[in-house]
Amino acid sequence: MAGAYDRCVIRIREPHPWPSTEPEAEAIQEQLRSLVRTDTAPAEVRTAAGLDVDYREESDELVAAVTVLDVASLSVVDTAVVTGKAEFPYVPGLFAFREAPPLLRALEKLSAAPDVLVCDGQGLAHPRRFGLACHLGILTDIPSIGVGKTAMGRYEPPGEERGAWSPLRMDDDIVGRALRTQRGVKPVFVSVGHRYTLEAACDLVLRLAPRYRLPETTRTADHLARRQT
DNA sequence: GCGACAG
DNA sequence: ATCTTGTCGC
Repeated sequence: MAGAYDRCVIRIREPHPWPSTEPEAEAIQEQLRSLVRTDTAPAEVRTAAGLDVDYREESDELVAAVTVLDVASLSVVDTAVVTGKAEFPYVPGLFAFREAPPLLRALEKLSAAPDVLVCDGQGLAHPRRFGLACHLGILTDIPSIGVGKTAMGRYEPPGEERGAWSPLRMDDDIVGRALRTQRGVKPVFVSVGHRYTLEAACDLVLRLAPRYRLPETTRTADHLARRQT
């Protein structure tokens, strides 16, 4: 997937070959992690993109879908779908090397860059602090956050009410939050990807999830990928 | 050695 | 991710 870099919506760094082995992939994560910025969030977030990949049959056929939502109305204003084949196995910690290439190809098809990427997975809540959301944020230079359905770190259950949260920890770091988006449902796991703050990320997720556990960005992207043939 | 391990 | 029944709630 060497071409992934020159297909980005916005390219910011020197291209390098896509890895074919796990040690190579880990080295790339270690190298890129220093570029992540978590000190500021966008002043205004008008549009938010949801990204999801759906897998087909037993093969490595996949469908990558991106939906862009108007944050105020939560209506879908743009979509992109791409089909392809997985070029990297699923390895916990190396998720981005499997899903980023088709997602970048889908992002390229959007008519305009969204204000934030809401990724289906982790950002800094990652063994090397460089999950999918960080990776996509760095490659596109678009602010990004990660919203995972399961945790990679340790956490105490947050309060039962919507908006309650507790720190998500890995080793000795606070890497994200377990955030309750609806009363009586399992929390989601929010972490920063790039050019965002944890506080603003949780704020955005709550705005995107007024009714269901998962943000509308994730839900619409998931539905779009799933309804493709 | 054993369990854990985003999607 | 996916395999899967019934069940609860809107």
